[in-house]
Amino acid sequence: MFSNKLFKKYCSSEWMIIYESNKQSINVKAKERIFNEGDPVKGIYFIEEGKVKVISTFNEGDEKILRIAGNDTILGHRGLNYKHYHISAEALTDTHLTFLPIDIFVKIIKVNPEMSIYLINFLTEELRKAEERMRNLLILDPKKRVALLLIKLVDTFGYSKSQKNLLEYTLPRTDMANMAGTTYETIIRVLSGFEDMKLIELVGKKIAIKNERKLRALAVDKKSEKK
Amino acid sequence: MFSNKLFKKYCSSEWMIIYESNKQSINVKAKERIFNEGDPVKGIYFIEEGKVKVISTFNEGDEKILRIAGNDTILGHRGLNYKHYHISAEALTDTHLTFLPIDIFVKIIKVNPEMSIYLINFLTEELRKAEERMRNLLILDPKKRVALLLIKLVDTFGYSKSQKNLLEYTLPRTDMANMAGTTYETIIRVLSGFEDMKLIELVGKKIAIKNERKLRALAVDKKSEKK
DNA sequence: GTATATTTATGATTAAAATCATATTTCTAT
DNA sequence: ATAGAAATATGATTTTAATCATAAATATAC
Repeated sequence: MFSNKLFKKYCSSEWMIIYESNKQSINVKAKERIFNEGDPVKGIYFIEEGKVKVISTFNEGDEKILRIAGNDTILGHRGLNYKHYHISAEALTDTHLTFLPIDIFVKIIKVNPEMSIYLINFLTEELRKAEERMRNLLILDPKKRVALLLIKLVDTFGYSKSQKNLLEYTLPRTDMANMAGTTYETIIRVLSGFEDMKLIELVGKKIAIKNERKLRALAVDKKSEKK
Repeated sequence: MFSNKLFKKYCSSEWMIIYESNKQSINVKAKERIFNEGDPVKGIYFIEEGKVKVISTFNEGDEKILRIAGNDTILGHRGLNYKHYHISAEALTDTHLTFLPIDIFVKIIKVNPEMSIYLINFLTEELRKAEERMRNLLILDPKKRVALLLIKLVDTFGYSKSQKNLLEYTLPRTDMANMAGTTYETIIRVLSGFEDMKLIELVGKKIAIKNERKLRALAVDKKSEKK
């Protein structure tokens, strides 16, 4: 269990007790909301098992996926700065979370320097990833963004145990479009193009990766970057 | 002086002395590099006065501007996590910085919880801004991205003292294209379109904002967002 | 002060992806 | 099991911005 290990590692034992007595175990089913943009911040969430999409609503019903958070990551850390969440979090798979009230968490990081260093490192790494993605949106054309997204899905969800090369979890085409900053028609066309190139195979709605190496190479191909 | 105030506010007095005896004052001229991607991390920089562009190099000579950092912000905080900088920093204007060796800074945040909370808040806010920009790149078309960039230049640099409505600092068209994720030709066309719409006025290379309100409205216009 | 380089500007053409239209498949609820 | 809804797929058309070409204005170097 991630948060247990984390607090055990970076907190003094008396604070570990405080953590233990204040934490809550939360289970959400796939597609359930964990919290919504605008909700008052109650606390911080640790993803013990599962995948969560972090979304930003900008128009009634219209949402953009900012990132996918997986095992052993922190959710709702914006609550450290704000009274209300700026983003929503929705489970992609059945997810097990540990919840800790924000005031308890703030107290803990205030008196456990190692814990605050951990958090600083986590935030720094998130910032690096956000900037990397920003840079990719700036320089890559839709085809490459889709290739990169597929690679990201491999890295995040891995392959199915039952079927070799089949993505353990395939995002709906609309979500893929959302993340790649394009339309679902373009996603469909690019995917079928990749199938023609023998990079992937479309198995109904699911996607099997036939040539991960070539797909990766396509995504980061230096020679043909958007100007 | 930003870093002075910061350390005075959040550090105990004995650590304030350590800060005082380790800090270095650095002045760079416009267009000078502060550090380069790949350089070994030496320390953290506090911008006391000036504007700095943070860039990511991805191909020989080809760079993307990730953000513009202004007064009272921190630069090189990635050094907390990494041995080498992931980004480069270049002064846009003559800039005065305070430098602090990374090991000193790490020691300070480890024993001054208020300082680490400050840093956590700073990083959280940076993350929010990065995600906001990511979202804007995803949903806005080039015209709106340019409008938003102009607004950003107003907010970052303000107006000239000498000439009403004239941007204190105008980025070259190529830099604007870079930040808006488009080409310099498109920037030029969009700008001259904005001029026709009486939103701005082109004064040689410089830009005067004629109607900030309308420009702002155009950038965030909900009705016509990219799908 | 003049030549050269750089930046800004504009037009013509091309390429790419968005949009619109519609069909097919898959999922869901009853 | 079937109807209706949702998701996937594909073709035709339009729109948009990138690309290519060249000119004009500024800046810089000698």
